[in-house]
Amino acid sequence: MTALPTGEDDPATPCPFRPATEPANRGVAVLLRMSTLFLRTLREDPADAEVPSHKLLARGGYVRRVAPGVHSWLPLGKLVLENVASVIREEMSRIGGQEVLLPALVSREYYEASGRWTEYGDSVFRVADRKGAEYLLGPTHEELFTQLVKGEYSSYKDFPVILYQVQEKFRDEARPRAGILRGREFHMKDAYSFDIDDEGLRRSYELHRDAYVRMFDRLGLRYVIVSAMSGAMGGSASEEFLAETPTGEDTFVRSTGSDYAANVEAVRTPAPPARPIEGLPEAQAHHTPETPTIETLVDFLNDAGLGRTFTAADTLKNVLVKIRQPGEDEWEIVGIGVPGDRDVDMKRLEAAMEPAEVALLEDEDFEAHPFLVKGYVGPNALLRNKLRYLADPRVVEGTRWATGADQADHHVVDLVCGRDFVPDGVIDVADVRDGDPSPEDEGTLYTARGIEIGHVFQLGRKYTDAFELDALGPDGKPKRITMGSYGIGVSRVVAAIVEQSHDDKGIVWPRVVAPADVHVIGTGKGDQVEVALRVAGELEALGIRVLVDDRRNVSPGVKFTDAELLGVPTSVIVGKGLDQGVLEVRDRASGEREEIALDGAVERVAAIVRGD
RNA sequence: CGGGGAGUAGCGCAGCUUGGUUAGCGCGCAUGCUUUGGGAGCAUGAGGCCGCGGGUUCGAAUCCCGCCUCCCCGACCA
Repeated sequence: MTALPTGEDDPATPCPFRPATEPANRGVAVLLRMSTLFLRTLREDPADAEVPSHKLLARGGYVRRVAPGVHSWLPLGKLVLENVASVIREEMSRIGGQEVLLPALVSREYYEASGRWTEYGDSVFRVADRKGAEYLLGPTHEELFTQLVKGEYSSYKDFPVILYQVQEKFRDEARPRAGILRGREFHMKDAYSFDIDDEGLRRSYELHRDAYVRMFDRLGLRYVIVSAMSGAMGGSASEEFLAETPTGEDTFVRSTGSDYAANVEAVRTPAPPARPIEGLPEAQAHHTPETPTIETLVDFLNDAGLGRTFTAADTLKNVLVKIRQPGEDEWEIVGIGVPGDRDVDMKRLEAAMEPAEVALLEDEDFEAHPFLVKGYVGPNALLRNKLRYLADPRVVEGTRWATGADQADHHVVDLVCGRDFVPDGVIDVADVRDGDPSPEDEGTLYTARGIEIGHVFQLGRKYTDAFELDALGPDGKPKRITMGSYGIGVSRVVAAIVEQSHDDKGIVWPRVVAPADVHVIGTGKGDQVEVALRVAGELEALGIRVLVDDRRNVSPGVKFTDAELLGVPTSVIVGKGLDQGVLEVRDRASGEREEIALDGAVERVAAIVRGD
């Protein structure tokens, strides 16, 4: 007698109200049968796939591309996606988050009120209804959440509150790529905290940060937490969770000496100690014809017989930029001094100047300021002409530099900081290199790559100001609410897991997110498939999620290869050993094999699934 | 938006330089027989707007012009 493969009438089937910490599809009592599953695996990589997650998710029949940056999730993919979302939901519940679902289609007025209708620019999808009224497809939902809370809550006693949703988000990315990793439509968990004061916001932020740590730990991801600069969302404290993978789009730095990790934008260069000025030679200007670049200057100085050797690091490169504060028309010219062996990192510069706009000087700017001699700019031309001059942290008192003498074809050597010039301030925007000293320990920095999978963010009052979200305090006076926002790219997490957990044969799912706990394979010319279905049904009855390969006329090699590609953590093979009453259990991650007796096999497999 | 590549069957590709029968190969799919522990064999078969539009020519997947789309590398983001 073969057990009912669906387990539908089996009283042992767990009830659908699953306990926390279980994958979403545990106990749903739907046996996944390969013979009928809507699944087609591909033998070859899709031509447009570049990164492992894209190749494997496509080949494994988890997703299919529909349009650039737009994908469909097929049955197995949907299960994985839901399992990831399920872990996230559980941890959100644990910190008191309440799930809601807001529309993705949002009318223009909300984003006008916050200023993001224009701020977001081209990266948001805009649509119009038949009457011409404008909408956008939500890229994130600070506006609607703020408005939602404003409509319901009005007393300090109502706060704090944490609301979140798991929803498709839309961004018209300039360049979608890497399959699921960076789509134009993607699944995101976005959470928002509302607090009565800064102290509350800090607490809510910590709650989310801790929840994220638990989520990503449970999801089996290797990740780092780096401090991030606030982007278009405006605000202060902010950290990013980056899943470490060579294919990641975000560069960050790590230290050889500790767990220190930071965004390139956030790296702080340690300043060397100041040195005594006494005894240093006088600054001397030299005629240095045709030396507009650092390289030509260094070569010239070394051939000039000055009695010492210069390197690019002994020169001071002065880069001129102009910045414009938001809402202003006027540009301010600012000089930035960095050691000549380094360039100004535009990303770091933009982050440092935020929210001001930054641009390099154009020819007409030089024409408008004749004292700026292109290629020969020194600190003093700027300082004398009341332009701000900001210097790299390495430019400390007592350091001496070869730099521009503010007239064509002339440089000055031994220009001493603190004696011959005093910068208006410090700016840390030079490029960061492998081997630079770590700011927090004895080690040196090196760059690594990661995928941003989560972001926690103390937003502050940008949106509550825009929508005038107040609560009446105990003193009867209105108090402006302060917000945090916390995102996780749910679909991106799926891809990040694959990036971190695969081999040359296919995906290796962590059990929490796997589409099934056990892949039962029936192969052979006898009644292996029948037995496989029976074993699968019995496992299912124990609440174990099973994928069973009950396809007939499919050779064993195909089934094994598919199983490895699909990546279910444990396989049970009902094959040639069946005549001797023996099944084989394989571990996808380690490749270990174990023979077990058919008698008691279900219990043994169940024990393995539960962690021995 | 700047730079590079590609559009031919569901998927992966050849054919194009040098125009010429019915556009081909592998995988997949269908039917039958055989096969069943590592992507099976044989046989038969279905499946094409050769990206779109125009042009040259007796004749265009192939040559010319225009357009569209997609992918990859750089500036933005979960």
